[in-house]
Amino acid sequence: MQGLSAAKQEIEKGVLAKSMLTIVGDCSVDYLGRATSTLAMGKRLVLIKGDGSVSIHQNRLVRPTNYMVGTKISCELCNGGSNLVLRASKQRPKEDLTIIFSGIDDLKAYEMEIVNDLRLSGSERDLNEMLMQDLSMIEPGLKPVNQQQHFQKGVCDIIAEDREGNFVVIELKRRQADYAGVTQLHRYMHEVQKMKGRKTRGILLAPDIRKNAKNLLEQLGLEFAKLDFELTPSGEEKAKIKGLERKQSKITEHMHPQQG
Amino acid sequence: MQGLSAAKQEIEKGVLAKSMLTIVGDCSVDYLGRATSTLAMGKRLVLIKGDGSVSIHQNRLVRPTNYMVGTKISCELCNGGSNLVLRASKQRPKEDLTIIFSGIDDLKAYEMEIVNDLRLSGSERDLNEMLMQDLSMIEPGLKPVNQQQHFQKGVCDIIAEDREGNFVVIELKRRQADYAGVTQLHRYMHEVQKMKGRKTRGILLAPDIRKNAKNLLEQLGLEFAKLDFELTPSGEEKAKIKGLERKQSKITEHMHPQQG
DNA sequence: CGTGCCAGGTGCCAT
DNA sequence: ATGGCACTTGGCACG
Repeated sequence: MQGLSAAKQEIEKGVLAKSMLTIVGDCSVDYLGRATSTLAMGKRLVLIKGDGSVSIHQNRLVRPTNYMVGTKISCELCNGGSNLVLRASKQRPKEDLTIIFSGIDDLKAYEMEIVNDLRLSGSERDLNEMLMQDLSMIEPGLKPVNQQQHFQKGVCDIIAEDREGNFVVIELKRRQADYAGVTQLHRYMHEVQKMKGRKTRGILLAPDIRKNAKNLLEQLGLEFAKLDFELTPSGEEKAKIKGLERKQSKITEHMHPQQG
Repeated sequence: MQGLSAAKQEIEKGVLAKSMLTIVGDCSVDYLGRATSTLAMGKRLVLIKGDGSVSIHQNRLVRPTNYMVGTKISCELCNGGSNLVLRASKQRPKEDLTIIFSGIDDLKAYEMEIVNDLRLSGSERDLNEMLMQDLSMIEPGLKPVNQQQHFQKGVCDIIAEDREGNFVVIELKRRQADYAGVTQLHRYMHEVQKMKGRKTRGILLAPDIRKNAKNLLEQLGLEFAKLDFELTPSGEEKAKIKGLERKQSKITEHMHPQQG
């Protein structure tokens, strides 16, 4: 247990130095912003980071119960020094987080660089780049036209051209595809078809697809192809695409029936 | 700075007691699971919670750079005691997180209940319940039929009946509506229309809607209504609906044109 | 257990 | 700033 007055000074100093601050103590929390929330008095961990992020953690889940990013932080003693009030606020959207400490068990400031070191592989971006190296694994004769092309209505993962000169729009998902993926692909396929004025196919490329999403996909005249990839354990190389299997014979005639 | 051997014992004891553990020290991190990632040696905060959640925080952002939920945690000394290796693993999906400490600055175990106290208001669920009290604010004569009805293809927020005996499917969004909201509503409207075999309208109810999403909505013959609500500051009452404005004259004839 | 979807989503990137 | 979207999305509720 430590004095709230000393804590106030420590916090102010740490915030100024952009240190990482961990505060464990009894506190109540009020949030008013995009929603409102209250947390009754209880013991929690408050984490303040050098970029102004604040998060309040209970002893469960990875997500904080309350949080705010890019805040201005202030700190004051109340009730004759029996409470320490920590305020984090932000404009646009207007948000306010108020943490009232009745007691602090522990407070630490750690000097820590504000960096982002994480090297992650196996993301959709990785898979996209790998596929662009060799689209023939999706279908013989498929040639790349563009990737990550921005349309009015969204970003199209891959555009290609098949042996018959049709445009092929490919939407890639790193995990089981759902409704959203299907409707995305549908939008892009129509966009490309309209722009290019040529017959355009749409292929959803994913390790799997939800059953209902598959139904919708087929109703919309789109195709699904199963993508198998494996992650390289050490991360020094990007993910490897193991195989690719067509789950559906190519649909040569598209009817574009009603979504439903 | 503290001995790694003592740290190992502290961690094992804390994990067993389901305490909240904070460990600050120099570590490298490897993750292998749904993706792979590596984090070179550097100072970070490792947070272990009573429910088996593990997260590694850098001095920026609210989200941890690495994390895992519901893990089994083990701990061992390596390289003749110069490294402490913390392993968190999980089956289904198989995931492994390996944290190698070269030094620990600080390690604390806090006894903390595993509870969820948060009382949040202004969620979609709140708004939904409020609307059900009085659907006439959306449109005079609108009567409730059902809410949160589960279909094969999803959950329909509100089903109502208008003065003319049409079914009205309402999809509610607490923030600016996007493509996903429009396609959701479209799915439900068709589902209801098919089930009930009666003319069915679809209304997207949100504070705002993205311009492109609005275009799609209109092409699909759906309606949009602007929802204004305000949050009650103290949280003792749920959010209050301030007003509701029709941005579009009622479409009496639905053409259901092609999406895109 | 899978399916669907909300979330104060967060965070990233491109226009 | 806004838009569009991926995310090791997380977390929940319901079948």
